[in-house]
Amino acid sequence: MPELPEVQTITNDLKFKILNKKISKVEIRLESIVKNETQFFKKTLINNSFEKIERRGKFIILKLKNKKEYLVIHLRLTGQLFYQNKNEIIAGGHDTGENDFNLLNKKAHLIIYFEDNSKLFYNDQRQFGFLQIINDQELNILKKRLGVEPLDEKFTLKIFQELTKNKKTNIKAFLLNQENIAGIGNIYADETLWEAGIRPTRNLNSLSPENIEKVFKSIKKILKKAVKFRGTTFNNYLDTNGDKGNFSKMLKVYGRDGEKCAECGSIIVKTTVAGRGTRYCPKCQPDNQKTETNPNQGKLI
DNA sequence: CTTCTTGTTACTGA
DNA sequence: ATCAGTAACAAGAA
Repeated sequence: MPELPEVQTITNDLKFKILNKKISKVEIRLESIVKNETQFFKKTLINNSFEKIERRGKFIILKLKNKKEYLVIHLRLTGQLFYQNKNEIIAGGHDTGENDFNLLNKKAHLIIYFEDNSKLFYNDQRQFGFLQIINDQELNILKKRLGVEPLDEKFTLKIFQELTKNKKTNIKAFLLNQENIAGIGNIYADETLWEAGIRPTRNLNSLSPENIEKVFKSIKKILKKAVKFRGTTFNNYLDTNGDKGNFSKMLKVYGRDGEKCAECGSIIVKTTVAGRGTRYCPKCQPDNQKTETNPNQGKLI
């Protein structure tokens, strides 16, 4: 599941791979993943180039040079972007033993060709992701609907305290809501709350100021670390080179239900919170506010 | 075969 | 206004 660290990794890589390269051709094989009318989409891109690439929440925003328009990409659950420079072999699909490029070419739902013969492939197993050309106004609406950027310096403890004040939802649902903080998904919500020693079911109004501060610090710490390790590959995620994210090895609870907690050896539990599969350590993430029983408290790994 | 999974939105009911 | 819960979307894995 591409979340902030994965989308950031892709964005960073695209910056030095496709920036300012002239687009020569756009091939759409699955029309449903393009939100615009096909001809408009192609016409806007061809002979144009991307002059700025940024991430906002889980969106990749590519600013077009010739017009005041933007290509926005959301990968949702299983969207993948692969870049191929001329005829180089892409890493993904090692295990198949097949020619990786042929495989990619076969599976791609959309291909952007650049004038220097490099290509950008979009592939989406579940087909929930999308690409869309939008204008300035629509971009502003999109950005306004998203909450604060968690790795931005402007996201301070004070802002977090205000955000969480007077809210009655549980902490996990709060973290997943993109209108509060943009970019956290199921993996990093669970990992953040383990790091903070807070059970995902805890209601915001039951958290002490110390709890709030711990969650705040954990958000920054986990996301920064995950970006550094180029994201998490759990099922499907691969970067633009076709390589896996290395944060997978650092996961403490996500996908580790039934295994031992790295901190205390208790068995990691899986439940449903906010309609999502949720893993936590029953001992390190206690059910109540007695944080002094939490071995993680005050400690950052 | 059915059920589950996942991000996001839309909708319902409290 | 707020919040919880659920259906919908698609397709593969269990």
